[in-house]
Amino acid sequence: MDITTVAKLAGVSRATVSRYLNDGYVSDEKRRAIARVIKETGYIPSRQAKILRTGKTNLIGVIIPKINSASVSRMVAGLSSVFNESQYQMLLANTDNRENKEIDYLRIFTEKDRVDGIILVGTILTPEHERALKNLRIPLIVLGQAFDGFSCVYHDDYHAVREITSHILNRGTKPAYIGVTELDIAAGQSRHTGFLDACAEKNLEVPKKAQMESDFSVDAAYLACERLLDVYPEVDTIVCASDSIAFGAITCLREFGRSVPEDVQVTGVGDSDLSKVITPSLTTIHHHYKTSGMEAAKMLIGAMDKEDTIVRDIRMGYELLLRNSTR
Amino acid sequence: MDITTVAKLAGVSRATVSRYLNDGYVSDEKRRAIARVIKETGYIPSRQAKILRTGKTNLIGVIIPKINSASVSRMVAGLSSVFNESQYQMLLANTDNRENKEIDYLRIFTEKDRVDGIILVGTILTPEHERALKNLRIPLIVLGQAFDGFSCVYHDDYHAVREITSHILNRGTKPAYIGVTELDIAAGQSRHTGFLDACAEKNLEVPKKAQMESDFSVDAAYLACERLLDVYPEVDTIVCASDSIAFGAITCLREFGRSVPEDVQVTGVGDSDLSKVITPSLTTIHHHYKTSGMEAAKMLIGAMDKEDTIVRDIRMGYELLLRNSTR
DNA sequence: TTTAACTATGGGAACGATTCCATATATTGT
DNA sequence: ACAATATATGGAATCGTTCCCATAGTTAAA
Repeated sequence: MDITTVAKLAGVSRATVSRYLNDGYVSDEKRRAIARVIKETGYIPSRQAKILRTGKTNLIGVIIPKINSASVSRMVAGLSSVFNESQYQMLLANTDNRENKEIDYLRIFTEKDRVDGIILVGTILTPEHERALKNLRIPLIVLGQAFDGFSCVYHDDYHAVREITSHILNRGTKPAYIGVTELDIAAGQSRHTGFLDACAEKNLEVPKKAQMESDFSVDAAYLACERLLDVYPEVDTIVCASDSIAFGAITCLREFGRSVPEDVQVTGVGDSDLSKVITPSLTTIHHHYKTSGMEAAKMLIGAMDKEDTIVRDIRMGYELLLRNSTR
Repeated sequence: MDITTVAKLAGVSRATVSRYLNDGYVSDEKRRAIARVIKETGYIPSRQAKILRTGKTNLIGVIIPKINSASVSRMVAGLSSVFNESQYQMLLANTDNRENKEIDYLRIFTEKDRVDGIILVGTILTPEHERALKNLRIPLIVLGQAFDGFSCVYHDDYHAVREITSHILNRGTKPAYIGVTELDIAAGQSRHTGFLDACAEKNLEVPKKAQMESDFSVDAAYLACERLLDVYPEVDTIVCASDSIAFGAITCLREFGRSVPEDVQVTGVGDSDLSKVITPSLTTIHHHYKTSGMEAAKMLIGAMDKEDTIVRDIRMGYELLLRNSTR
């Protein structure tokens, strides 16, 4: 069943059927005839032929660092809810935290109109990324990171961690920090700076040795905390760059006989499902991951529809959740 | 840059360039000429034109019930790792637990060669599903559920829960169960039956009131546990159909002054990241979610390549993880 | 009444590949 | 030396749309 056959059966030209399917001038009479034939034959237009002709794929490339992560999967859920309401489908590419893979996928997605737009859930953005993004001829939104010169939706990590730190410093004088690489601007640098600025505000000097670098795994965080206790045993407050890091820290503290929050306060970031379930429940930041995914999707659709190239920049608010891991 | 231009520049016909790109007879001389032109011009063949002509999209439709779930996102990670190694891209469709959406997506994916194959991560499979699947003209693998008559990769939920139950009944005589709807064969029915059969084996009668139905949310599980304590206060062992349910139960037990595992033992299923972090760490089942995703992807690729329609059925093993929530 | 604008329709050229068929030469077996 | 086979190449049809252009009738504005 193709458009030519439908046209013949309805006694019109191919062009008229095409106009009927899209939005051109078609008289009521022909309109009815075509509708009947389509109904009877069960004709469905070939998407591929349409794509070849129009160059619009209705596909969105989504590049993510890791699918099985609470924050990323929530963002994807947000993207999915918006794109599926429109007529877009998502092409998912998982880089498994290999940044060079991001560039590869960028290329794959861009090559010869494979996708109409791209969402890049960023972690570490290098100059090489910047170059690749600059050359892009299709709309792109960076999600989860601020990236100058590009449209992006991100979370206010700096103020979030600054606020949570300020709050717990009412009850602590020996703060420490366990974070991730500073190459990750959002989760690494902004959160770290937020922590340091809050400490500075209270005139607290934080020694270098009290600032640990880990990654997002519970196990690495455990080890980082172990090192911390070794070099800075007087610590009474640990600000962590993520919930998973906080979980590792809490486990470690417990095994070293420090009680939380009596001896040491701990905070996380992310409000993961389990942050309220563990003992003690975790004081943390709720980031609106799903909502930011939805915002990013809407922005991208806007950019694709209107071909508008104005750079926009959405910084999402957050909520401070005070629970039992802090005093 | 299209194939015709390349052909002209290389002094050959379009057909020869096509043969060069694919796998036909091309002399070394022309081969070199074409290679040079392609390098100089940066020519990239249009995927869409190829798809239109060949009918192969190199796209896989992946239908999932919920992306931000530990088990699902791990399965997707497995799928992604295999498909990305081959030349396939994944089209992700999230149904948000609305089963009728699954049928919709099945239709969307199938219509006019949109995808070459489908992975359906199943929860509840109705007769309507069966009908829709029977009419499919492209390969499909069901992941996470056994489904008679179709190729599938699933986890041995029955034996897993039966074994974990048998084990903890060495130290408990008043078992209870918190599960999910029986319409979900894998997570609902199989796990429940595994539990009941293990109890029967030890000649333990489990009253109806000691078998609660919840869903996968921590909050619903909390409430189910609350009801359980109300109607069956003598309970000393709770087998839960998932880790998240177990987390809800543990939280509830703690708030009602029952200590785990001394007063009540609790088990989960899933080995989620946090099962070893909470207090007490959770006795649970490790299912090879990521591996099953990889297996399903390989099966699908096999079915697509060889057009082989033999139904296969992979049941994955599991590991019993004894931790501190049981005695 | 002329001009312009809108409505309606069909013909045919794209879009950019693959692939069948015909043809020609080179190689091998007998 | 001849048939059979493998290698190499180009011409042209095909996949199924969209959309530009030409044509024409109808209505509205001047």
